[in-house]
Amino acid sequence: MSRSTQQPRARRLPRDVRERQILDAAVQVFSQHGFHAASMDEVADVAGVSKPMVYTYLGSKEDLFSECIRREAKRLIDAVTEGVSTDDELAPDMLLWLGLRSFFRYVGGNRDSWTVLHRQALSVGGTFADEISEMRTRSIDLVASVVVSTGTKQGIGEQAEKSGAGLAAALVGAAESLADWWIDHPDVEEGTLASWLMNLVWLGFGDLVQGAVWRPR
Amino acid sequence: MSRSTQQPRARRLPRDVRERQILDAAVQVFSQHGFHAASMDEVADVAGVSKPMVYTYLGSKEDLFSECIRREAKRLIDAVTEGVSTDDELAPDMLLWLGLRSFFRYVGGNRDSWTVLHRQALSVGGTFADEISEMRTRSIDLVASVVVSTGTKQGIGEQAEKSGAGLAAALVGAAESLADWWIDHPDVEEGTLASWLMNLVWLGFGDLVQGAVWRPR
DNA sequence: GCGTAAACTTACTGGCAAGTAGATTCTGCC
DNA sequence: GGCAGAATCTACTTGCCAGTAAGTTTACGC
Repeated sequence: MSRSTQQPRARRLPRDVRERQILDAAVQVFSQHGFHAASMDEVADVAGVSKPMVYTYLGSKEDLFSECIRREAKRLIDAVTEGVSTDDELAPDMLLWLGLRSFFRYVGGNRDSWTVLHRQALSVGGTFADEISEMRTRSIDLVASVVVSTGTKQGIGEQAEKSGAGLAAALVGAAESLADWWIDHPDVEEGTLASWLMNLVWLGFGDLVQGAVWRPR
Repeated sequence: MSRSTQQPRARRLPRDVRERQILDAAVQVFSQHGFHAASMDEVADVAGVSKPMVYTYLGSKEDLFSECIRREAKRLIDAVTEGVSTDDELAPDMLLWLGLRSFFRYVGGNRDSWTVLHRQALSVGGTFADEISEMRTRSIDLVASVVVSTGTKQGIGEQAEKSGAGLAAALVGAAESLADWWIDHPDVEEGTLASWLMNLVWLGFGDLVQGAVWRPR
């Protein structure tokens, strides 16, 4: 681990290529050390570029982090969106299944990205928290609409609608935490994670939309 | 918010009292800014004490953070343990219900504590991650034992045992994330959160231990 | 070939925050 | 009342790191 420069230091590349390299490096460094512990020197180093380039192209440290969040959030959302888009209309459970698989597949293939989005962005707060929160809200709304639509189709949506948002938040949270857990236990397949959640959650949803409720005795 | 010193600056207190004050201040400051962005000056300031006291009593910044984690983790675990301990034997779902309520009650009454334990400790990594991870593992094992025992009692534990740990991880994760979500949406009652999770999860567990499985079609 | 703009660098400044040296002020006890 | 030691402070040093000034090299159009 004595090597510090990672990229082969290609010379005179056009701006957009360098910008991408720098962002890639930044995601990696931020995911390893977190926002505050990460140094711009290391980002520049990993990108194979000198520090003023980073500032010239991407602005301040906050700007850089913000841009990382934005780019990675978009990639994640695009991946999931693409994963659930098909020609035919899908049953809600299959929709959820596809969404979960896409999500875990993305996290598995882009662990740095997920770490930055979830673990790091949460702990910085401020402006970033808003962007993360927005992404999360979008996910929750999407899931909630699946839950509620399931209930509505069966004509018993009242119960589902009442707790729909909360259940969706819990589900999204479960998925997020399972993804975190996966970062530390990578020896599980992505489909397994998705099916754990489906089994935990779908059977629960199924009962719920049919009016079953658990109550303390 | 122009005041910086918070404690009334009582003089000549015995060491253990000061230590507690400093730890309280540290939890608050770390939860607000995170490990790296927090300054020892602010901790000292909030504790109503000068900086060398902090170093004399609690050691380096890492030592201080570590001690915060240890103390708060113990408080949380004690709270939940006490919440589920009764004289009579409880049904597994009631056990889970009581555990969830205790957990959310603690988080509700000690938001700084939870923030430090979950959001901040996760993002620092290293030694702290291990302590957190251990706390988490204990929780998961506890939950898993409830799930598996439910299945075993009904003589159909195979399915539950196979995915028990995964389901438990997902449930613990869901609870953690719901707690995080609650930090940003405090206008929900603690019992409501717990019942969302019970409804989401227990009905699912119930089906599972009776052999129902969701499969993609 | 040559000039100009874009790509890129070295080498600095300034400030903040971790950690400490050493002096000082109380308090309880003989 | 005076002294031992615990409690506490002021005022530093030190090192790191965000951000920048000012210069140097190369590609490419004409």
